[in-house]
Amino acid sequence: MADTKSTTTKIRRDEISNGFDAVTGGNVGLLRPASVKDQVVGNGINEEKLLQLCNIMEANEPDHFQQSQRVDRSASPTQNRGENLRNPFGEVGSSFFNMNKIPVNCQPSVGSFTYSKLDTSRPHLELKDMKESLTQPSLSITLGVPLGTPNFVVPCPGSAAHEDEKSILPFQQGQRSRPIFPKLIKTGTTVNSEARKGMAPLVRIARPPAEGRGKNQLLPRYWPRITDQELEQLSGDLNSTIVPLFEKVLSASDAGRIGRLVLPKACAEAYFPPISQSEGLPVKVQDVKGNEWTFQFRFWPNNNSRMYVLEGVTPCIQSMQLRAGDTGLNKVSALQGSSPIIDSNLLLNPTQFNMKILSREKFTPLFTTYYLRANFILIKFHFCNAVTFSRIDPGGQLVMGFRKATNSTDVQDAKIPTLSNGSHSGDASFSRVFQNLPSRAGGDTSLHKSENFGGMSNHVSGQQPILTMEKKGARNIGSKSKRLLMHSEDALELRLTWEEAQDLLRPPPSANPTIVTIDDHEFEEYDEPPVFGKRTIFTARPTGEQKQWAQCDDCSKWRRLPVDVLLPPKWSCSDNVWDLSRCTCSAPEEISTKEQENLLRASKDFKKRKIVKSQKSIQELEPSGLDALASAAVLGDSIADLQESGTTTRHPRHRPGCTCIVCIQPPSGKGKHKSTCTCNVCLTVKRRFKTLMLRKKKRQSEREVEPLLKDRNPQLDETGMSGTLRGTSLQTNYSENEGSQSRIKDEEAANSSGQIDLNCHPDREDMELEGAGLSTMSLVEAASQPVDSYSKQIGVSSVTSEQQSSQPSSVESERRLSGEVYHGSGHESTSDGCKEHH
DNA sequence: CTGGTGCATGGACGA
DNA sequence: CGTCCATGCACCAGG
Repeated sequence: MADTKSTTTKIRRDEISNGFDAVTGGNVGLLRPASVKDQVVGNGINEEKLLQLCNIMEANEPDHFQQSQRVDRSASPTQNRGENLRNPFGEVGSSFFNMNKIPVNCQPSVGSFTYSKLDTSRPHLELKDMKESLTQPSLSITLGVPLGTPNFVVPCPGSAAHEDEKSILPFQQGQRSRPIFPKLIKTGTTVNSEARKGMAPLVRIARPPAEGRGKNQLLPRYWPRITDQELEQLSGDLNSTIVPLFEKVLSASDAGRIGRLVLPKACAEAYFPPISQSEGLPVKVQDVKGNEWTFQFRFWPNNNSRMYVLEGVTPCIQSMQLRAGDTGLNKVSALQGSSPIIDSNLLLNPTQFNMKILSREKFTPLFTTYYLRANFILIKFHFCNAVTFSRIDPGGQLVMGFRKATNSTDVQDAKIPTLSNGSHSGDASFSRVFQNLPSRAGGDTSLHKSENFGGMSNHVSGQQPILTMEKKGARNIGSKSKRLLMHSEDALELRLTWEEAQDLLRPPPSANPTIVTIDDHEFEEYDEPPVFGKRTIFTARPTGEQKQWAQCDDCSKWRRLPVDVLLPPKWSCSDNVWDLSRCTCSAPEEISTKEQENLLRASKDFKKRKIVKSQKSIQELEPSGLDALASAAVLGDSIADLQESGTTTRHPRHRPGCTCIVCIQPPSGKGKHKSTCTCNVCLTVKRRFKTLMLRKKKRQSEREVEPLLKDRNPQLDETGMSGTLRGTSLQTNYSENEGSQSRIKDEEAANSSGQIDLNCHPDREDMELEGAGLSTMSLVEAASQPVDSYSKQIGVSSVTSEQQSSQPSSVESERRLSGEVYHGSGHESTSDGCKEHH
């Protein structure tokens, strides 16, 4: 029923829609994470995009409360310390890409402030609220926070008394909240109060419950979030008062088919009619569209307490198109060794994609944001769907709304006046990811106002990407945690935006990761938020000597910098304190013309590739979010190849459940196919093998020649890479894997031969040969015989000689082969191939 | 056998 | 350490 689509588009996208159907002014407690710390404008980046990115970042910060506790540590540009990776081969690369080994801080640099309207009607509550608000952590606002970023923590007194009314009519109460919400700035920290005031209406506020009851005062997590603007508009439209009561993030159980919505005890006792019998009472609730639902409000005895639930909510939940707002990282573990994506959920294979947890922000059990790094990609997961309960006064009608995680950019934009400010925190970029979602479960990313309830606003059910994980401490959260599931749509969004993040992210000032184990896979988790800085380019020589190059914003000259330097968003020659002889724009460039060209070309290629990727991403959204996600997860290689290869007839990634000939075969498919078999599968395997051999050969030859080339020209052009590939290489400038370069080249070689290989492990140089699990007889055979022998057998003779010399072992190669086939991007046989074997 | 109901359990979180 | 609550599961009723 409550179809989000039907609602009108909301003005502010950054806001998290709130689910108040009803209107009224209630108290206001606003929470806004201001997350900007180190904003930087990369030289090759579109400033507008950056702005958007930054804005988004801020906008997305959903939660808040706990987040605010964190102190902004990355605000200072000086903190930026990039660990630059070295590029042994002297390739040009964006510094950003070096992140692979860089400890990136991802702590939410955001400081959040909440402000709420003061309601004198309940002084006692105010005091309490105030107290709590003040104790809320959200003080830190980063330097880069744009004015107007409303991160105020202001005590919000409950606006209406509730207890009394409870006994009378459920939800009925005579108190109204004031239409005007004076906001208090909790802390004056670097915040422009004036600006904030102006922004306030646009900010989604976590409002302390209107009628918080003393001891049972609701936890911040249950505070409804609604913007002042919304409240004002709603109240005005309805000519009544809407009292936001509480909000609850849907759990899997809540959104499941059981039809039971667990109500927080405090909320149930505060806003629902008192019940003494377990059976409870039927409660009528109106949804945002005006539909009336009757739920059974009851409780179960539980540990000498009560567990309150609303029964029969399934129809309503479904009508609002809500679904559990949590995500499941546990899925990740399930992916290990298999496709990075499973089902409709976004799953990243930490092993294959080198996904690491960079940091985590915890807000509530279901509001935890995890920053993950999959190769070059930094991903922020934050999903949250919530239902909100409000009361319309007079009358006490209970209204159930929903809020889907959405981010508004408008507010954000306003907040971020300029990039020059520098220091936007990394999360901004992450948040950006979510901005581009084409559509959410609810179908809307904006708040709608006027359609429901005669122009009442509503809510939004929010679904935000969230990866919840557990605490630090190296605990195995894999299969136990069910909160890390990311929907493919959200993943798609990531895909559309990861590039921006790439350009901006910088190593954190300092980072000592905590190791978190997820199903036996260790993830590095950082407490620090990512830092953004000016994009630079790194070059390195075989000797290990690295150079970092940055372009002056004023004169566009390239200046060499220490490799461990992180630049602010705006940087010019005058800021070049490392080379006083070139600290003015008039100073000649140190870099040679040719080198400069190479740098520029590399940069250009990269950008070009990004554009292509973006376009492709959009096109691919429809068909499969899974692949998109995979692409997003695999930077540099898979994605680039995928997108630039155009459509192919290749088999989609193999996933659990795939019934193609490859997947259905047992690991030891020996005997299924003869060596002379010419079925698609076998042909594919052969082709793959050939590709591998070619790569191997290529790599070897390159290794031999590289030193020489490096000395002459840091560019990779000489290696015969295509522009596109060069772009890829830029991204794959890992520092942690010395062999990455070789790998890249191998892949390039494969690509150049018409083969697209998405199976290469992004991080491991010898990935090609390290697959796990075999699926075809060909592979098995390969494992049991000398490589050259196999090559001959399958008709790959051209590479025989090389493989022998480079082949670590036949078994190893076998494993690799199998791995690749399994992940199958190169497996072109689709239905036909399968049929052949059936 | 399936689905609904009520309760129990244990992890997560707050005090 | 106590409380909350998400979820699992046993039990029961109906088909």
